[in-house]
Amino acid sequence: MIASGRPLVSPARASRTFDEVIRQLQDLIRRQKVKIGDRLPSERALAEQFQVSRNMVREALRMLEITGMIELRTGRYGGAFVCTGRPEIVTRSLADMMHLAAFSLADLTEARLWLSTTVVRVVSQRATETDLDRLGANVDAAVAYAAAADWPHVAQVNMQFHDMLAELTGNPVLKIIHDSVMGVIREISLALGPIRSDATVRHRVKILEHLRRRDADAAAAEMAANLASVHDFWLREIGDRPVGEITGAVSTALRRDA
Amino acid sequence: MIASGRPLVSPARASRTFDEVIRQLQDLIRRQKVKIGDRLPSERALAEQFQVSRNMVREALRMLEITGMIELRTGRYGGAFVCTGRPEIVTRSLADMMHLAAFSLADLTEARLWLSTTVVRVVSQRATETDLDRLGANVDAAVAYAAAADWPHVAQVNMQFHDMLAELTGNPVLKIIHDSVMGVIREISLALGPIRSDATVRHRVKILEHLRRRDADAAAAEMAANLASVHDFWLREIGDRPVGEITGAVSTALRRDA
DNA sequence: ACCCATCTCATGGTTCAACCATATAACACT
DNA sequence: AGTGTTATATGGTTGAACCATGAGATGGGT
Repeated sequence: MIASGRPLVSPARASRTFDEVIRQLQDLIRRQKVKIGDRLPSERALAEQFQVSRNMVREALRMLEITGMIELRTGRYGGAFVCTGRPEIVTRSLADMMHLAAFSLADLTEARLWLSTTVVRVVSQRATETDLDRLGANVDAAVAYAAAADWPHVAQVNMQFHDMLAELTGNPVLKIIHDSVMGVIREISLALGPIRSDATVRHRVKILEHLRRRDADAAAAEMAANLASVHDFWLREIGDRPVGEITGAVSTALRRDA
Repeated sequence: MIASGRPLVSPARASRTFDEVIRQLQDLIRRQKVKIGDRLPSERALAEQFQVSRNMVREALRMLEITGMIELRTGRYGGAFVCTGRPEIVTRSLADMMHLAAFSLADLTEARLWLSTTVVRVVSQRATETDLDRLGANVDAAVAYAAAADWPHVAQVNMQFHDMLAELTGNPVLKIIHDSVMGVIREISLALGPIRSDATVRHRVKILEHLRRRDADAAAAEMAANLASVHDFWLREIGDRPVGEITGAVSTALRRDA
């Protein structure tokens, strides 16, 4: 079947059999010939259709599973089901790259700052009063937890604040990007433990006030100030320890819990 | 909002044999027991050490390869080499997720506009004169191609302009995100064919002028105006058809040509 | 000494034919 | 109506075999 060459655009190594299987299956999903929730043919059926061994089909399916395009279920009536993309896949890739020293914590938090200021600017234009009330409930919870010095809950609610904000932009692409980056931020936050201070909460209150006044510049500035202080705190905590050590530790811890 | 407990990470299924192999190999790399450039033991040796079949080792190695942690080389003295993180892994994950998510062209170009304005603002602060000269060379090329009505080359050079700009931010995370979104944009652009107009080129010239004056606001505004006009053009071409339909078509077309 | 062709062989790539573990629809039983 | 059992197609796993590759070793020619 793949006897002749398929030059295409910079195939890198299209030489392997299962790369071709991967490509065709990806194409099926991308072109929505199979929709989200649909089941692909069984491994044995695919092997026959592609005229390759079942092992090659398995390696291809494994790749699609790892990249989050399909989910594999065992048992009769199991199989490979197309599923909606999972942001933690991208998060994982980003975290892996930090382990491999492709970029630093400073790079990450800087990008996060730009993303969050963009998000807050958009939200200041688009949020309805109802949306702002829901944000207000979140901030109130943060204030209450901070008053009780319950820092783990403060950290948790703060994460939700950012998630809600990204959701309120109404733009799914920005949401995906934001979730991916925040996933890595969350790992670091978990590894270092909650910040025992209500500084972020006080910033939150002001951000919400700016949002209610639809003052995008002020809200963005407040967000930037908040994130800068968090970044400084982390840098002091981490000192000279390599970032891989931090997130590697948390990965191991999370796996143990599972 | 998520009122329930901790989201944490998906436990996945640790039940499969090769998941354990993956975990141990990842740990080796994360803990830097094997360093970048080192070679892992051969598939056969790993199979013996882990007491599993070679197929399971292969699926584990495949996973590590896909996530960009190792590179596989054939031939004697080949093997699995730990390699530095490859940004295109994250780029592909993001692009995959965008294909799976049901988002419209409007969502994509909107996110791209925010991203590009951020990029151009950062570059206006950080670019050296040498950097700007290199950008100038790119713009000059675009002007020349436009004068010759060579629209395919104009489109190609324009893509390079955005890539260079993202590179000049000096932030690898932003570069990765930018590349991911532009990858999808590029697919759409290829599917619809080049825009036969020098409007974009004229915007380019002005953006460069603003950059040389270090006028971030003006450069961002010019960029926004440019992208808005491109977006309008595409909307007339494709209406509200889902993005997956467009990009799927171009994949197929490229394959036929090969 | 140098160059180039040839050989070597451990490595990843691929196939095949089994068997195991699992989940669920359908059925049998209470 | 509810409960337990079974049949069976699915993914998970094994082991042995063979093919294709490519960096080093070899050796002959200049």
